[in-house]
Amino acid sequence: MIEPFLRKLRVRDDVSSQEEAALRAAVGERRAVPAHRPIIRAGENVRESTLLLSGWVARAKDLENGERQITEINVVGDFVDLHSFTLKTLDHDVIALTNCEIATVPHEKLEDITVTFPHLTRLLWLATNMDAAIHREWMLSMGRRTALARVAHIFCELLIRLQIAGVASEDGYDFPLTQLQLADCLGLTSVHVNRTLQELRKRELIELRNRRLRILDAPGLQRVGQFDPGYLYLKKQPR
Amino acid sequence: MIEPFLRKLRVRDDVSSQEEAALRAAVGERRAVPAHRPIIRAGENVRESTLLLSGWVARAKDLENGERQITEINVVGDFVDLHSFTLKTLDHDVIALTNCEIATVPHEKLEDITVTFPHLTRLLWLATNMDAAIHREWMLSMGRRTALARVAHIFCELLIRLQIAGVASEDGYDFPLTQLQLADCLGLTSVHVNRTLQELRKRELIELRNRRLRILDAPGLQRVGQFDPGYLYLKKQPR
DNA sequence: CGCGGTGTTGAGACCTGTCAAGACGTGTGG
DNA sequence: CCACACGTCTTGACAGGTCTCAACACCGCG
Repeated sequence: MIEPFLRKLRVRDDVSSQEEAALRAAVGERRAVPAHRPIIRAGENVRESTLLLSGWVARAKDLENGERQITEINVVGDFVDLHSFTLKTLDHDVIALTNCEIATVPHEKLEDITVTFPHLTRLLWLATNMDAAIHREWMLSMGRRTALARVAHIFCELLIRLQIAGVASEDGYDFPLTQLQLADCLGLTSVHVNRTLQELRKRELIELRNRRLRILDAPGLQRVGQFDPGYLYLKKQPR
Repeated sequence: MIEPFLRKLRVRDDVSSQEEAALRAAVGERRAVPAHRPIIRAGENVRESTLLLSGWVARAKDLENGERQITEINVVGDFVDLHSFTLKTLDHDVIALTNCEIATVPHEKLEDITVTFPHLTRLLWLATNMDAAIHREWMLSMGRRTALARVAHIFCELLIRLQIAGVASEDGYDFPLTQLQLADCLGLTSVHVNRTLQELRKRELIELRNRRLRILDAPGLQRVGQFDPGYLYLKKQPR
């Protein structure tokens, strides 16, 4: 059940068998969540962290006028709210974008880990810091990249993250987001995302239909998206 | 020396005297850094984390074409790179915006803390998670707020953060950033920031001259900036 | 078969960017 | 003390990327 999460950690550092066992022991039962259901609401008390076992989840912030910004996409193997362990309450909603399966870890168990497993604690800390690194890269996109580059960039990011999770092929992956959801990730409107996708298709960089993305020209897409994977921290080293 | 950082923690949770002593013991000597000097370069190996004792610092990401996005402003009492403890290398530069004083904490000492002081570890983890919360709010600004709201919002945020650090008065603070630096925080151009500042002045919300910001109408500024301090986690509770 | 959500297209508006020039202020050197 | 240089702030005219509004097409599903 926690294999995708372990794989994600093990790209960045070794995880001992004791640590692996401690993680396994901390995780609760598998549970289904239907699409569009909020998993966590901004401001509510959170007493457990949620690991995503399948499906796609978003961290969304809403403005009073109804505008929405998605601040991160989570996929299989991501904790959707590991940061709630220290924050105790979230500044954003966590929403299932598709049907999902999740499992939760009570915060007391995480607290036990911080007492007994300092290195594992650092790996969990690392996971939240990697989220922040993704936040920063998205800020760069929204502040300084054109619409075309933003869309190209997020497709490149997700290819790598989904490959690590083990649910992407060499050249593509299932991409279940609507154009409106994608627009909410990128700080654009769905109309403009639509036109931007057409431009990427016209340039023969991608193919996207029936919720399946195929990347036809990965180097080209990376160039257009000014994509450099450094911020994903793909190097294994002691943490 | 670490008082502003302690004050920041103690807004969110209690810090025991042993924990305080452990922190004090971990911090090295005070050192000066001149304005515009990079403190850390993206990609380089980092073996210590830097605590800001005075001055203003930015986390900046650059694009090849020279465009720059500042992803966070750090002020007195902030660690400018506590996340480097687990990341080991940064995805952004850390730049002194003004003359600064800093002190560093070797990563080995932080590692010792994770072994011996689980609760203090969680507080340090919390500090990095609060950075991420600020990242998310800035994303919301860049993705969904107008230029006017963005400028108003950042002024509101900094008022609270500087008050906690103990370097702001009731209604204002020294604001040393140039309009270009501010533009790089907000994903705007300096020309547009200039016009936006004029609009805020015309509406009698702020006064800004000689690097001093006075907030003339805090409720009005918060309204324009759609500012809600929830994301700053100002509530004290066990972490 | 009709419905609701999603994707597509067009025309026009608007916010923000670009380019360029000049004003202002402060520090430096003659 | 003046002259000058440099960074910053300000202003204007214009360009352009993205948004808004609206209509229509498409499609899976009940």
